[in-house]
Amino acid sequence: MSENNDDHSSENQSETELIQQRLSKYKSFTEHGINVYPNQFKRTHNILDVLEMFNTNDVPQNKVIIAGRVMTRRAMGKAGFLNIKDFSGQIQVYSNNTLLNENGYFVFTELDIGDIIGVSGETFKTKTGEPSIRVESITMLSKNLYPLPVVKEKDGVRFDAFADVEQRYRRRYLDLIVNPDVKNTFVLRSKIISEIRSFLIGRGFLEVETPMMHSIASGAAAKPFQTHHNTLGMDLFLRIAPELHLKRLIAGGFEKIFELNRNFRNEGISIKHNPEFTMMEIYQAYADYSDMMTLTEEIITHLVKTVLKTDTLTYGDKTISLKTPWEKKTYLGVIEEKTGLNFRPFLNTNDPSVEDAKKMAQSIGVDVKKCHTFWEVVDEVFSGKVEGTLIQPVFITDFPKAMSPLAKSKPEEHVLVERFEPYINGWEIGNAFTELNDPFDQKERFEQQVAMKKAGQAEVIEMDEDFIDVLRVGMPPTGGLGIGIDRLIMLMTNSPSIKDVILFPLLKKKEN
RNA sequence: GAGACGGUAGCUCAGUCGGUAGAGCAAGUGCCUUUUAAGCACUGGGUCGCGGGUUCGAUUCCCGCCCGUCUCACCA
Repeated sequence: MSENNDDHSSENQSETELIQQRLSKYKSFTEHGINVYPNQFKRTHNILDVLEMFNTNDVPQNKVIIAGRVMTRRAMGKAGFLNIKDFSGQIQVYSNNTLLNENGYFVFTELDIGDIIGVSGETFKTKTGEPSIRVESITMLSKNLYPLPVVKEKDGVRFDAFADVEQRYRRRYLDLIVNPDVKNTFVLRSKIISEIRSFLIGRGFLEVETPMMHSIASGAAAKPFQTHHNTLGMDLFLRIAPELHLKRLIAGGFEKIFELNRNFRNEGISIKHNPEFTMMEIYQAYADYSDMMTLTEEIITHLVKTVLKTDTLTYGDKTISLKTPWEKKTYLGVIEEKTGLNFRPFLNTNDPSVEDAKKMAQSIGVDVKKCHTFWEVVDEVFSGKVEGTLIQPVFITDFPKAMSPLAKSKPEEHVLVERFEPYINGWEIGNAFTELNDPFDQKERFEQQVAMKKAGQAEVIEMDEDFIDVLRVGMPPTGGLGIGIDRLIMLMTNSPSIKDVILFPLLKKKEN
């Protein structure tokens, strides 16, 4: 598409017939002195405005100027109908050879589906009662050279949908033009995110931005993407979590902050995982995990109420009630409830035996071949047998300390921490704790992580010495909460795959 | 990373028990001035994902590869 050739109508001999035809139309417009890529076009209304005129007046006769993409054409002799779509909606327009001047009529007859045009005319209703515009002038705004997938619809049934999933993701712009549900999902996504921001800002939280590039990839247990800064000669990682930087800000005197932005994890892609995903983390000084629990309920019920106008979610064939208060169950308690396995007696054992845990897990058919530590086995039981059953909202609380290196111990039971994860629809949609602010304890926990890595555990939370220094300076008692925004949006938009809520999900580069 | 399934016209799909392919929509031409999946008639459009092998002949059978979907693994 970038030859030094002024004759764009013959750019590429190998183009298909359809594209050749469009190019020759482009040429013929140009020969008629029509600029098909003008700089400017002023609308008086968007299409929804025009449609609303028909609500207040049965047959309005208003002069309007609208613009949009031609979605369908129905030509009859020297007259015809088009459907034009802008962001707000779609409307039918009518014209003929007497309404239009010579150039206008030429454009009208030569138009293609996919062209972007501006039209002006008067609103009216056709014989069949369809709100329409009688067009007196047409302006070409952008010529469609690569044909759109054509989707037609009758009585709510869609014909020849643009359904190839791979093409939909690779060419999302076509997906958005042609599949209205896709556009709606991303409009909802935007509303959800802006509602989260205004909710938190209304509660006195400050939105902050911390680095995406870290010299130590810590704050979570995950594989990072690596990159390199040339002038500094320094390897860097894309962040896997903003946690440790946000706590630095709490130590610095910020008391209510949040960050809503991307994390990057160099791991498998699945229906629930994209390598870059949107995470929100909230930190509040002088609060603890029970405050975060209340906040979680408030945020999510508020979102569902304001954006979806309901307190009940439908996901696939499941119905989820968000009525508060949500249930609370302890981690080990819910494991026992769902599997009959009681791991509590091991809490007070200094070095519980992996083999004991494996025997228990295997007794209920959990595959634990890859587990290296006692608590990995327990977590395998949880994720294999418990998670998927947590459909209605529930807070899973009081995780074992060994699994939670950044959370503060419970004062009355040091082997457990003040931590919870909210589950909805069988998905972990967040993670929260009373933040560990004791530098001695934090250092030990990091060291345990390092030891676990040596023992063979694949992913641990990396040691960050500088963060220990932060805690030595002193961080107030703090509650922290993370919410996985993509999964929340999947839930709220009834989307089966994370790719349906990310505009441009990561796909392999297509060679040919 | 493993398995199952898929990739045929711009889109949605059919088909070829091995003899280089069809439909609808879209496109082109003609007719048609209130249609709406507009209609009628005619026409064009395909390296059947890519590369090998078997065969007189492969889009079809075999092998490898690429891309995707799903499941599993990984990912608290």
